[in-house]
Amino acid sequence: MGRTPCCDKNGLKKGPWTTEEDHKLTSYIQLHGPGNWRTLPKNADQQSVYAHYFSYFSFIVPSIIGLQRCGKSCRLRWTNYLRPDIKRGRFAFEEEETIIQLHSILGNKWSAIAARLPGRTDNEIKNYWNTHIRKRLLRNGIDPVTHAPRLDLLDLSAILGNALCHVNPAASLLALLAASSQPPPSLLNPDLLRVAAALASLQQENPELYHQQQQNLTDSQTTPSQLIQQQQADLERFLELNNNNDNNSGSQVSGKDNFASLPNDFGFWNTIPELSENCRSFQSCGAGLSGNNNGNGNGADWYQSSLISGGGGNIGNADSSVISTPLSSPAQVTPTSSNFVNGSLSASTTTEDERESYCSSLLKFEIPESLELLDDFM
DNA sequence: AATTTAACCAACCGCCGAGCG
DNA sequence: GCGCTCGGCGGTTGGTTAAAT
Repeated sequence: MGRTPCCDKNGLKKGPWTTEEDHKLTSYIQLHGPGNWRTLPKNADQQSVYAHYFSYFSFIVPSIIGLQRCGKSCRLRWTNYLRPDIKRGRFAFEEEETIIQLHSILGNKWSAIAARLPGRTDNEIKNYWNTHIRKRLLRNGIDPVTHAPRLDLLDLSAILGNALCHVNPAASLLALLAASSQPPPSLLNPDLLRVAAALASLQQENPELYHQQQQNLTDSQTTPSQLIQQQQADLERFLELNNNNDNNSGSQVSGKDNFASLPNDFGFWNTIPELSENCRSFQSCGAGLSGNNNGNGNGADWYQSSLISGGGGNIGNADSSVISTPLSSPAQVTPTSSNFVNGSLSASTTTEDERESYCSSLLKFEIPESLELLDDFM
């Protein structure tokens, strides 16, 4: 047969540990080392017998009077609380940064994350994630599971709605996309890109339908999210139509592949240097748009950079080859906070609110500035 | 001052892979 | 090889404290 049961659960204490119990457990582990959790409570109890008979040795053998705890409970208490190398207290900004980065790669592998954060336990990190980081990400429109921006929730909606009502919608969308600066293909919302591409092509190839679109866009009753849905529906129609045309003309390029050639369809593409560079980066992203949208790998890095180090929103950053910005890259960070030290926020002085406002500002992609540029162009 | 609500976090629960007998 | 437990892990709960009403 197998091993004997770990412990008889009857009569074992549960709930919060007392300082006395902590002392017993710590003393035992200091003498015998951690491990063998199954026999630990029993041994600790045996130890208490010796301590009772040889009370004058109590300075060597602590006065353990029995630990009515399951071995599992002892292990948990030791690993999560009593271990001497545990670092208690508030998480530093760098630690938080590391957690987010690792979580974007490893997911909820708390032990794996903890292994890379000396002095922090998986339980502590998990709790901190659930009570602080996760909530903040949600508030900032980031999906804490995929680490992908939730476009439907961003301030982008308002900006988009406003822009679409007053200027060329296709150009607005493209400016919006360009303004987000080197997003990796895996993190871009392909639907949004397709909407932009379709609107632009529509303008050229089907002015009537395009006019109809504009009418929809200027309808003040339409919310931005409805707008996108509408446009997606129209887009599907358009792509279908386009597909048919392609088939009829014998073209190898399907409607859904049109994005790859998108930049060439825009006269204004190269008139603004900053935009043109970003648009080229979008062109290079085109091939990836049909791929997965899971937000892992480089995508996570890019998002990470946007959230923590300020990689996003810099329209002047035109190197399309650099999709993933290294974490804490000072060159990418907008040093708006007085606490900004060496490319990162000062760990000791950064408050929760400051962190949040800092992250929030980074997540807004600095759209207004980009639109100003666009307005100048218009 | 009393009550309610929210936030925090230690501890428990249940599952799974590895290993023992 | 099988059945069983251990140890580790992630998810969840519930008690405590702080803040809001």
